[in-house]
Amino acid sequence: MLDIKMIRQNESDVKARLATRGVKAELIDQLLAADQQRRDLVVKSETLRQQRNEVSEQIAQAKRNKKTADEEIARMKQVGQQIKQIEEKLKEVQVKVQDWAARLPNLPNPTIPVGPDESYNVEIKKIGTPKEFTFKPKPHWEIGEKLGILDFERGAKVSGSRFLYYVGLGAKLERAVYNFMLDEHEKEGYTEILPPYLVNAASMYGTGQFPKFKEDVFQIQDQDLTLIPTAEVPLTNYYRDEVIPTEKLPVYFTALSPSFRSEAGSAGRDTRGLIRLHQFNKVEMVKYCRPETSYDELEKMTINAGNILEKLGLPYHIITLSTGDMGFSAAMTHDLEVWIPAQNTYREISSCSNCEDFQARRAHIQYRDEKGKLNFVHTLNGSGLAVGRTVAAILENYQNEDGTVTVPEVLRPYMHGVDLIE
RNA sequence: GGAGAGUUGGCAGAGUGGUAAUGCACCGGACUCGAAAUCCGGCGAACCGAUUAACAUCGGCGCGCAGGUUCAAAUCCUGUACUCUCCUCCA
Repeated sequence: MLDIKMIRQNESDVKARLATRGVKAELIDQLLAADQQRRDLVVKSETLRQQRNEVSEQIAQAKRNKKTADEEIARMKQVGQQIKQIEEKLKEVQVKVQDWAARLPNLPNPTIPVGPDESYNVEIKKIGTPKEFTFKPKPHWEIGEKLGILDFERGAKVSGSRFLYYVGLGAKLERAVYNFMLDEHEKEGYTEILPPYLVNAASMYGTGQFPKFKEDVFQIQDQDLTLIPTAEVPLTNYYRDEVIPTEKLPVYFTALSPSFRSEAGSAGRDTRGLIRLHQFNKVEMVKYCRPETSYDELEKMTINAGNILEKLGLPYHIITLSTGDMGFSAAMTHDLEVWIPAQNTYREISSCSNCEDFQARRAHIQYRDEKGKLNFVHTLNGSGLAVGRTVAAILENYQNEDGTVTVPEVLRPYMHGVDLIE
């Protein structure tokens, strides 16, 4: 959520920067007009309330002195009606202002590339070289099905498309991967969390999924519960409506959780394999920090995610998302994309974002500065990493011509010494 | 799922219709070489608005949340969330 006062005071700058994210200037105009209307109504109602408070005091006095105050009471009855009318209108306007403001995305950091879509993203670093195969590399779903470790057919039977079973060494590989990730993050100072997987609407609002992106998630019917689309939601809402003791900052959290996404609007894309599922495991990183350190923290987080890929021996590159490709709450996002041989391209496996105070303002997450003044923290989140996609990358990058898959060195301890899936 | 109790400032804790006691903590001052103790004064979150360059001042709001009754609600009514205890159920 952007600060309305800030928008008011920096109208043209806000318009220009949000325009790079596809927000029309008229929307801002509408918002500010409604806000002006709101403030006018506030003045009106508060003036009347003040009057009522004063007269009520007189009435109380009169009663104490056993005098009548019928005339005042009658007058205040009138005033009460007026207040009621004005405040009904005020409430309407307030809801409108709130709703519009809640649908504005974060201001992009001025240094990121400006452009309408992903073609404007900029590669900032490339690590590892894609392996030259002496044979035609197979897609991971073929490898997995042949080895009997991924079962998409039964996933479809039991649940539907975009669901699967991991079987035997497949399940073990998945578990090895996320245990490895959690251990690595713990070494970097992240506290391991096991969060709830169902959250209420206030939490979804806090991180920015609601109100705008309700169609992307699974909600429980007739209950205020939503299956988390990412552990970012429970991790970032952990401190919702709280003041974090300053000495605790920065806070580093990591968690493994399933992520549930409806994938509405992605029909026909990545219909096979582990790339796009309704349920997938992800190890998430979340940070809360002081505003002045958030960009350093973003760099560190991106490195933390990258280190996992490096240790797994998977080639990847880091890109900075353009204004048009960035998520709603982010001010700056670095994506890590891993090499997928069968597609001969890099695919997103992590997304690390600095949301600055955008989520903190929505979720009321604060700290006290040196002067004791309350201030919003900055929040960051990043995948470290998407587990299913990591498994896909391992299967493809470590496949052998005979259909077996070599287990990356660092995972062998987690696989009870298994070094080859056959 | 059933029954009961609770939710008030950073903490503790009064207040059952007249506009939030008190204590601790905190801030300032006095005393002191300094500190403690003591005394005096101040301060009760956050939020919104008006005026302001800002500090500040004034006002609104504010007793878990949302409604209602009333000239006036922490207090009465309705709904609801959460916490605790007991029962039931269950892993």
